[in-house]
This record gives sequence, C-alpha cells and structure tokens, in this order.
Amino acid sequence: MKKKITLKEISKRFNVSISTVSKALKDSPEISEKTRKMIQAFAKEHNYKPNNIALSLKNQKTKNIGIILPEIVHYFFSSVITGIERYATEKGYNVIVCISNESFDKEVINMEMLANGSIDGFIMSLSRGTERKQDFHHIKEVINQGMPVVLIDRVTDEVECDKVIIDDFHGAYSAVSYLAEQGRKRIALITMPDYMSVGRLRMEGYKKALEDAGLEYDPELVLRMEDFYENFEAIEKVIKERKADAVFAVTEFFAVSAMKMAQKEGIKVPEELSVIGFTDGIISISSSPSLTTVSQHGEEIGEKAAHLLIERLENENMAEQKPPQKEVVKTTLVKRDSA
Amino acid sequence: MKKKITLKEISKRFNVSISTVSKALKDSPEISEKTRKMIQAFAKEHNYKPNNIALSLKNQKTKNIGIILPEIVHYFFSSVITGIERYATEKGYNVIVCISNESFDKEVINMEMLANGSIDGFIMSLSRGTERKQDFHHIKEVINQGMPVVLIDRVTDEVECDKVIIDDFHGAYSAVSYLAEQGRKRIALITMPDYMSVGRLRMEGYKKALEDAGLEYDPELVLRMEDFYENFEAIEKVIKERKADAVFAVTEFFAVSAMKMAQKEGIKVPEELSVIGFTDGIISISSSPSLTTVSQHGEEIGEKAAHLLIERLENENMAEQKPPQKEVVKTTLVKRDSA
DNA sequence: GTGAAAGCGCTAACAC
DNA sequence: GTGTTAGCGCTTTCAC
Repeated sequence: MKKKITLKEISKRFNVSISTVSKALKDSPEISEKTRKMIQAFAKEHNYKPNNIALSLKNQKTKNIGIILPEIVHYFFSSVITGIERYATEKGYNVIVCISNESFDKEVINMEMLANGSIDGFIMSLSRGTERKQDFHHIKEVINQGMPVVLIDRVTDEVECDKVIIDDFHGAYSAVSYLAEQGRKRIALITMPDYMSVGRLRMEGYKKALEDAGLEYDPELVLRMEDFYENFEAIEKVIKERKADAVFAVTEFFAVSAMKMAQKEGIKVPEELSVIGFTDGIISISSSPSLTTVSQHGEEIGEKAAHLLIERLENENMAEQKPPQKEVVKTTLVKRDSA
Repeated sequence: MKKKITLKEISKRFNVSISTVSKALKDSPEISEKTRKMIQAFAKEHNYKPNNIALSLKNQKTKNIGIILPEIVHYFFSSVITGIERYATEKGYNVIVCISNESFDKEVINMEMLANGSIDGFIMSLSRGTERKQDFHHIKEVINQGMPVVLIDRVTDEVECDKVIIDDFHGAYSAVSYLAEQGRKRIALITMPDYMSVGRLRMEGYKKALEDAGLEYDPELVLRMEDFYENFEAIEKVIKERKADAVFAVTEFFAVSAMKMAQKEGIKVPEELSVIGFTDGIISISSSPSLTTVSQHGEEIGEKAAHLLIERLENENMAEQKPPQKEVVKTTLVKRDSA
C-alpha cells in the first residue's frame, strides 16, 4: 500500500523546500530546468496529485455543488441530475446529492449539513413539505451567507435567486388544446394537491385551454391525488360516471393509471378515451398504447441550472453579479398512440 | 450578507485566544463557566458551525462517499443511490455521485477526480466499457492507496474488495422454473451481450432451470440485445418463427418490448405468451398487463454497500480489518399479470 | 483558566 | 534559483 505522496515528502526526498517543489510542479520559470525536470519526473512516477481538501481550504472554494431533490427514483429528477452532473463534471465540479424525501425537516438538515463548507452552491427543488409549510428561512439563510442557490421546477417567489422552470402553463395548455382539437369535449384533469406550485400552473393552463376551445370548465372533471398512489375508484368515477372522453394527467403515473383503468373497463384508448400525460419518461414509451406526453426536458433543466450556478460561482467580482435570472425551458408535446 | 463566522473572529471579539474559543465551544472543563457560556451564547447567536473543509484536512477524513454508476436514469441504479444516501446520511456521511455513462474512460476520470482527497471511499458498479475491457487498474490503484471500495451488482473477481451482488443465477432460475411449472415448453431468453457479468449469471440460471425442468436448451431461443434498444424484428423472429410460448427477459425494458410486440401481433399475454422480466421498477407496475418480475431490491443493495463501506472506514486499526466480504441479496419473484 | 504552537497540504508574496 | 513565511480553519498538546 503506497499512500498518496505529498509535497512535503517530495521535498524531503530532494532536500529542497516545499515551495520549490510546488513551483517546480507548476513549471515555474523561477526554478532551474534541471530541478524542475527532476522533481516532475519523480512526482509523475509516484503519481502525485494535489490534495483537493487542502486546495479547498486554501482557495476557499470546494468545486462541489450541492443538489437537494425530493426524491431520485423518478424519471424527471434523475434526468435533472444527469444534466447537472454532465455540465458540472465538464467544468471540473463534483455534485453532492441529498434527498429530502419530500420532507421539510430533511431538506433543512441536508442544507445545513452541506452549507458548512462542503459546497460552493446549491441546486434544489422544493420538497412537498416545504411547499406545504411555505417556510423558506433555511434557503434565505444560505443565500444571505453569500452562497448562490438555483431553484428548479418546484420553486417559490418568496426566495430571490436564480430559477429554472418549465412552462407548466403552456405545457398543460398545449396538451389540452390538442385534445380539444381532436374533438374531445369532456376533458378530465388528474392533478396533484393544490399547494404544489407546478400543479397550480398546470391547472391554469388546463382552464385556459378549455376556455379558448369554447369548452366549459367542470370542477367535477378534476381529480386531485398524491403521486404514486393508485386510486382506481376515483379515476373510474371521473371517467365513467362523469363521462370523460379524454384525460390530461399531470404525471406519467396518473396517465398510465387512467389507461389501465380504462382497459380494465373495456374502454378503448385512444378511440373512446384519449390520454395525455406529463413527463416524458420510460413509462410513456413502454406503456401500451404508448403515451402521448408533455416532455419536460429534465436534462436540459439540469444543465441550465448548473450553468447558471457555475457562472455565478466563477464570477469573482461581486459588484457585477447579474440580478437573479429566471429561465423557462419549453415543454414539447410528444405525440404517441394514446391521443 | 453575514458571512459564516470563524473561531478566529469569535476570539477577536472577546480578546481571547482561538484555542480558548475552540475549547469553550466543546464545553471543555478547562474553561471557566463564565467564559464558556459567554462564548457559546455568542456562537449560537451568530450561528457558528465548524468548517467542514478545515475539519477534513485536520482529521484526514472527509465524511464523503464517492458513488460511481454507469447511469442514473434507471430504476435499479436510482434505488441503489436512494439506499446508499439514506444510510450514509444517517451516519453523517454525504454522497458524491458520478456517472460513468457506461464508459471506461469516464469511470477512470471520475475515480481519479474523487480519489485526490475528496472522499473516504467508493461504492461503484462497473461500466459496460470496463467490463468489456477487463481493465481494473484504476480500481486496484485506489485500493492500494488504502481507500476502501465496495463493488455492487456489476462486479469482477479481478479486484479484491467488498462486494454486494444479487443472486442473478437464482433470480433467473426461479423465474424460468416458474414458467416451466406453468407448462411452458419453449421459453425464450432475451439477454445482454456476454461480457456483462450479470448477463452470464442469468444465462446460467436459465439453462439450469430448463435442465431441471426437463426442457432442452435451444440456442435459437436466446436473443442478445443492448438495453434500451428496441429491436422488434429480432424479438418477433424469436417469438413467432421459433414458436416461443414464454419469455424471460433480463431487463424490464426487454420484457415490455416483448409484450408490446406480442400485442401488436395479436398474441395474448399471458394466455399465449408468458412474460417475466428482471428489475422490479415502475415500468413493471404500470405496464399492461402488469409485469411479473424478479425484484432486485436496489435500495437494500445500496444500504448494504454503504454499511460495509462505513464499517470499514470507521474501523480505525488496520490490523483487525476483516477480509473482503461478499454479500448476496436475495431476489424475489413478484407475481403480477404477465405470467 | 488561558494561550502558544504545531500541524493537516498547499500556495504565493517576499526574502535572500 | 531557492527558501522562508504566513495563512486557509480547526484541534490538541503542552506551557504558563
């Protein structure tokens, strides 16, 4: 076992000072060619690599980005991480991932844990608990300490910082409009509880699309559920009793649940019931019929967020920091077989 | 903006030495009650938290775990991360996630990036490129430097370290046996290229199950594909021309592809064709018919791996380090509607 | 009861 | 051309 070698050890080996070694390895012209070559050769042979921790302490920057997400076993969020990771790695940053598990408390703990010097900045999406509580002191605090934060997808106006969101409103609008164009008259909405920012926006898009299509908004056609909780009865009620001829669901999972229910009841998709979901993930591709969806472009969101964050981190003079940016990533309607 | 406060600043404020402050905050009996309280109150008020980087440098341990995975937008791997993260957080560790993107080179770069002091140990699953190349020098090197590594799922005998795997052999065996019990005679296998360790093991389980069921192994019923690459023609050929009455697929995606193909051709699942997949993810639940699968228990694997790693990290005296462990997580057959 | 000093690994301004 | 020194933030041993 050959432990990592340090400057000190190299300096001892040649009876020179540590700084000489440091300079030699940096190819400084201050050091004689001979000494330089000698030291460089030795360092290479022993696979010398500067210690990141020491560099972090010295430079007061870690080159680490903290990511806090509600969960990760989820197509959208894991694509976001993929996007962040790709851009960050390219720029020489590492990503530290924490999962809030939709809990406010975990989110706070995670932030505090990372804010003590482990990272240079945050990229995060609010947990359900935080959205419900509307308590953002932990985020404001790190921002106050001068640590940049980029909020993505589930954001809030209460915090002043960079944000990357998708146009939930338009995503929903275009999906519902598309259904209306197909001649659907009773378009049901399966959405999340109201405290979720994205749920609200999609709801508005839904309403506006109905309005523009000359269809009436019927609250009876709106169903609110918690994600990943299959409530066939509720879906069945909306679709059968209320005679829906189309479903716009704000998650892939809801959409597929609706399709399964329909199939179980002998309702044909898309002939008798059109279905469109949100989030263009694996489920959409592999379901049958394959699902028409509003694609959220998670990787692009991740990449944009990482870009905004790193730009801020690398901009040394605080004076000319840009004001908080808000980037909106366009959704696209991916047409498949369910509508 | 109130920057984070340091010991030095606190010490200045009260005209005491840094070490006095340090001790006071640690409630050391060396310091007078009065001074202690005073300093503690001030520190609390200013929300003092020791700087992690400084601690890392001092203690020569970062309390960070490096995770390197082939990808992350993938049910199995994201569950693994979830499991690792949960256990690690509980033990006061953070996880740094890197994605190798199935590439050998990226895997090497990621490892080198993290091995320079950023982390205390690794948890990783081999990239496809690495399995193909059979080159593990980068892993051996960090192990030689005294940094513990835990290999999960896609592992190799070439490296001596802790490993956590699933019983691929038995998972495949039980799935195929189950199909045989149902009276299926021509059970097709859709698997990955041979250089993947897990593919080989599942293949063996398949063969053994056939043998024990008194069925003959027919190479014509075996199809090798790259994951996430839909090759309907090939699947169709195996199922229709070769008259398969069941399919055992080594990924969820393959299984669903087979079902979709069948449905397109009017072959009824499970009546005319039984299908079983591997990986018990979202796809399996939401496909229709829902998929019978061999569950891999990703979170458990992650948790076990984190446990092994942290145990090794916290065991100070090298002398009594255990020999490399190999843990096998049992798979379970989750019966749903496709078989 | 308090403080000085060394050290973790590295850099950089400044001597010589 | 090479070395000394200070410093990043913290802990800990040893003096006073």
